[in-house]
Amino acid sequence: MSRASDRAYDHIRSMILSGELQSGSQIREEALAELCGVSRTPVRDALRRLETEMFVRRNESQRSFVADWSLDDLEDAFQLRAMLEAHAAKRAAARISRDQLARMRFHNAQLKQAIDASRPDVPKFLDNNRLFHALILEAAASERLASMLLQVTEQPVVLRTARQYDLENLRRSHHEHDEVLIAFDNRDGDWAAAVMTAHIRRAFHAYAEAHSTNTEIGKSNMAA
Amino acid sequence: MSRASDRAYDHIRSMILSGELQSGSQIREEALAELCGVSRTPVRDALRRLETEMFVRRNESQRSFVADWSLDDLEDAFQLRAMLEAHAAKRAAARISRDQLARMRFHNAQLKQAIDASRPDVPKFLDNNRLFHALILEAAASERLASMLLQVTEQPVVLRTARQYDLENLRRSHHEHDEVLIAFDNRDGDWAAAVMTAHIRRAFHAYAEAHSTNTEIGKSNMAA
DNA sequence: CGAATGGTATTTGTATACAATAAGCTATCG
DNA sequence: CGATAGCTTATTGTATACAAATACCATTCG
Repeated sequence: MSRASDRAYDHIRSMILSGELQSGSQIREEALAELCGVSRTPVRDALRRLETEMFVRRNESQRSFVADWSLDDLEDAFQLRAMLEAHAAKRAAARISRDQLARMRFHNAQLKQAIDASRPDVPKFLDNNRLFHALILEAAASERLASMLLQVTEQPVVLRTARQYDLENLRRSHHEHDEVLIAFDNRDGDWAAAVMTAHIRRAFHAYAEAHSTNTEIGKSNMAA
Repeated sequence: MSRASDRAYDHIRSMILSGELQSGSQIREEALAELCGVSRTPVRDALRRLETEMFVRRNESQRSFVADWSLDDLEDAFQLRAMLEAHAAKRAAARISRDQLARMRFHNAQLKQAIDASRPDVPKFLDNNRLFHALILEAAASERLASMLLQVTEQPVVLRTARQYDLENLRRSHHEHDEVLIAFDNRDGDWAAAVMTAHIRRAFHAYAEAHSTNTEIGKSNMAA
């Protein structure tokens, strides 16, 4: 992470997420290089990565622009995510080890603690939520699937909506995780997949509903 | 395509597919640069692309290696492909235009001609097969889905098996395409998805069966 | 004899200069 | 007045030199 291209990547990515670089605006390699304090070479590297992750888009003559994301994009990303996470859950049900299951239980318990505290500890929730889902992916044992899922969870549209939560949604997430665990205990891949689909789709609709009364992006509920 | 980095990409990719660069072997940027007749800069560019496409893998200290693919990888890729193509078919059923449908029919007819000829015209079959599937993807109208599908169809494991065919499998493909078209006519997304899943999985098993009696990769049946 | 250490060679990462290409602008012609 | 050809500027692409990191090997020390 000390390599210049990684710093450039992180810097540009966070500038996009924060809105410092406006959606749709052109970005020039040299300007970014100055902003990041590196030369164009690592910036080009970073831009290529951000392009495959759909943070950046290039026109036919190779100019780069900050991608702009619509609500359709969000639904699209969530639909794919639901499908992929369900698939992961199904595969995981057939492959997961005792140890992995134990670790999943641990993270779901931690996540419950974060909610049950007098004031919900959202960062703690998010962290354990992330680890819970990561363990499913690990148990699913498909590198390709993992890289695809990364593509739809690390989308700007998703990340920018994953900031605020209401308690009700956090609790539901916890219970849905519990149900996934029971499905795993029973090695019931179809059950696990169905719960996971519902889990992701609920998260999407929680967002969409909040969004319909609040057009500002990034102020919505979305925990999966 | 006249840019040096594109030439490097094509060159390296074809060297990997042809086996000229052996699976698992390390590849050095400078050596590739000489082979491609360009400098290291565009080679690095090409390697990054090939890495995201899983043609090339890098170890923890950034050395690059030609990826090696197992039968498990093949099944994995096909499983994901079946899921994604089914999803595409379902979306397409709800969105496809008259014109797109007409073009799909045309390509399926051409594909039939290629089989019915006294000697099957495999390249013609493949071309129209590709265009048929591309139209579904176009009608599905999801850029993300398209890029993911590319990731599993452009895999070395898949490409190296997509060379030889038997007539029986070609005919089945044609009929399955016909059924997809009928499902589209009826705007029945679930039907279209089911047919597509079967279509891809049949292709996989045709390969797997052939492979079990012929361990040499690249000499098998697989048309989807 | 095995492990740790240091030096050397190999390989990748970065900066920079220059080349190629595309965009924008101005002047000219229909 | 509108379109377009040609020039100018802006931007990306490539080559190359050098810096940094890593691997490889030999040697020494426990």
